[in-house]
Amino acid sequence: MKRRPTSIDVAERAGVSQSTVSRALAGSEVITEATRARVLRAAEEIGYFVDERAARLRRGSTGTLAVVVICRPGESAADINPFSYMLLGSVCLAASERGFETLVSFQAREEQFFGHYEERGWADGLVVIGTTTNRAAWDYFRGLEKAERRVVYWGSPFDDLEWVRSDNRAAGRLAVEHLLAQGYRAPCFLGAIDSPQHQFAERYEGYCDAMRAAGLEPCLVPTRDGATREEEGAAAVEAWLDQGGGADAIFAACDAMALGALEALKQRGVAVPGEVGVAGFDDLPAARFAQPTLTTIAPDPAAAGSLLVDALFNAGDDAPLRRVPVSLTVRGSTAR
Amino acid sequence: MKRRPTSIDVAERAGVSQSTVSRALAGSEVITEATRARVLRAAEEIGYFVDERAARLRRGSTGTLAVVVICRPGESAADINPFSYMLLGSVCLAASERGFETLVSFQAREEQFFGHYEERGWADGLVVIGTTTNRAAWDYFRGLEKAERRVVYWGSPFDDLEWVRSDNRAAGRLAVEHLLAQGYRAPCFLGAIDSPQHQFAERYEGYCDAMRAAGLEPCLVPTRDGATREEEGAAAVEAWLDQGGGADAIFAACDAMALGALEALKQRGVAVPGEVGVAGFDDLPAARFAQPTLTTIAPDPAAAGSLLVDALFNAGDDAPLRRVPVSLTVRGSTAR
DNA sequence: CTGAAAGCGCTTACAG
DNA sequence: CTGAAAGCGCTTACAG
Repeated sequence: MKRRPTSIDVAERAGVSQSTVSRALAGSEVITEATRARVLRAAEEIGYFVDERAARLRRGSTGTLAVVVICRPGESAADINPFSYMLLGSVCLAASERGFETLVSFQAREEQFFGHYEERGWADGLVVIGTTTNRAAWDYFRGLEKAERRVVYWGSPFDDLEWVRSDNRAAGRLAVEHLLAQGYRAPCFLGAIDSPQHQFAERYEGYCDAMRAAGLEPCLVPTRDGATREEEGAAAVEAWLDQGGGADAIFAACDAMALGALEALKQRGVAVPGEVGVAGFDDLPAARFAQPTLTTIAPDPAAAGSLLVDALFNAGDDAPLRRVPVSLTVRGSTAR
Repeated sequence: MKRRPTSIDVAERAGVSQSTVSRALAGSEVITEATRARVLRAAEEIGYFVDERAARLRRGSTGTLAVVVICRPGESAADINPFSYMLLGSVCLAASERGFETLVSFQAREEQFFGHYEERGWADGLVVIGTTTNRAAWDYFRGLEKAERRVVYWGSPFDDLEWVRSDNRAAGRLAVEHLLAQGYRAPCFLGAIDSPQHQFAERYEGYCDAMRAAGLEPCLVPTRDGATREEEGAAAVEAWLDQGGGADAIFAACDAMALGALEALKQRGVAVPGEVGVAGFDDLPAARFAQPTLTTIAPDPAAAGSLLVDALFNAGDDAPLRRVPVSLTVRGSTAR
């Protein structure tokens, strides 16, 4: 047989109807085990596989999940954020565990933006992994009418989109509790709380909660827009030192800022972790290699994938979990 | 209109036949511009998108490329090799540039192995990104009859499978030329040349070529199987030092071995890059953070994706390019 | 428990 | 340049 075998070929060989082949292969309860065995054998013998194009057309659903990773224009595969890759892997793994295939797309430029996977019969739902920095992408995806579309976002700056996020408040609390346990007396928060990156503000809130719970006054070292997060962190720390400092520990809104802070402190001859402790958020690969190595808090990537996929398909449930648990990794920058 | 609009709905609204809608939307040359404009407008107005399930069923092809990333059993998203992720991104980007969607799957355990994407009508071809270490996966994929299947492999230990690889010989030559240019006089090769990781032997051959071209005698410091590549590298360097050393530079078959070598040299008080220069292959993230930072050679990830996709669809062409160009990154470990 | 028949929504020869 | 008709290969009511 030269052409691709069809279910009719299997039916003939097994001596049953096409309907029976379909039911047997789909695992229908109604089929006799003897019949099923005959069908499976015939299918195996002629190398038959169900053609999913036809099956999906008839069935209506696709068994596929689309995943869009938003990048910055001009970024090559090597430039893409390692955390985005991890999240992608995590979503694919979670989808696979639930029996879904994953259609993956990296989107950077305006002309590439595309979210109509359901309309095209490509997928039953969409997970968007974003970085706040590509504003045009967020505008595009926000513009997709939500009605009749299953979609969930990671990293959305918009609260009105269906999102899954790190438990940022817990992160803020964890940081403070750790710093106090290490003997620091006055941890400050380094970051911008009015940033479109709303999650920074959430971390700040958690920080404030824990400070007040410990009877301490929150203290904000504000950053301002810079070319990179590192520079923002470094500049803010320098300004803070110029004003006389005052805190003995820093919880930075993200690792990149924390790394910048580390750099600035080193420049100014402030000992870390001796005089000042530093903690960040993200667990970037660079955190492991900084000098001193950087204490940090990060979401569990495996949990992130599961929550994203579950949020997509349990949207009807009351209170689907949307906060990814975070955990603390203690390293040199707070080890005194 | 509550139900999903079809091409018949568009036809009615534009006052043309279903055939014309199909042709207009597919960009057929034969359609009048005026007609096409009417059709496009009607489609836009009712929010119509071509149902790809039906289109593909009728057309026969899928416009999709399957990508399988082989992992190790038990690996979570966070454990997967960053280079595999980069390669995945690179393949997706290259596929997208050529108008293909990408169906991505991470496969680790024996029960999960699956390569019948074409038979299922899921894809027109398959790219497998492997790591030599998952032998069971290679056995599975090697077992898929090659006939009638479009498939190309990265990292295959088997030469009889359709592969794309780094230009390993060029890497060996580059390493030697760089080391000699830095004033080293006797570079040796650190690695196992009979490893199932055939690419190590290729790097050794390139090394030998360049050594002989410079009138020097190749010198192999052999590694033996260890728990990790780092340990293999460290153990081999220690054994070599015990025997009196003799070389003044090391080109290691991979960065992990080079990092182990760096560690062993530090233990023994041998100065790098002063007394001995060290270069590796891969450009692992850790190479940037080693002490001293590690000079290394690596394939261009963007090129890798392009070559993989092209190898898939130009299999008929004579001499498709299958060697990914490599480049040298000079860092501290050879900077003297 | 199994079969005959309809139909999912397209694309593409075949006519004109 | 456009239309009427067939058919891609399944799944699923509907009968029996």
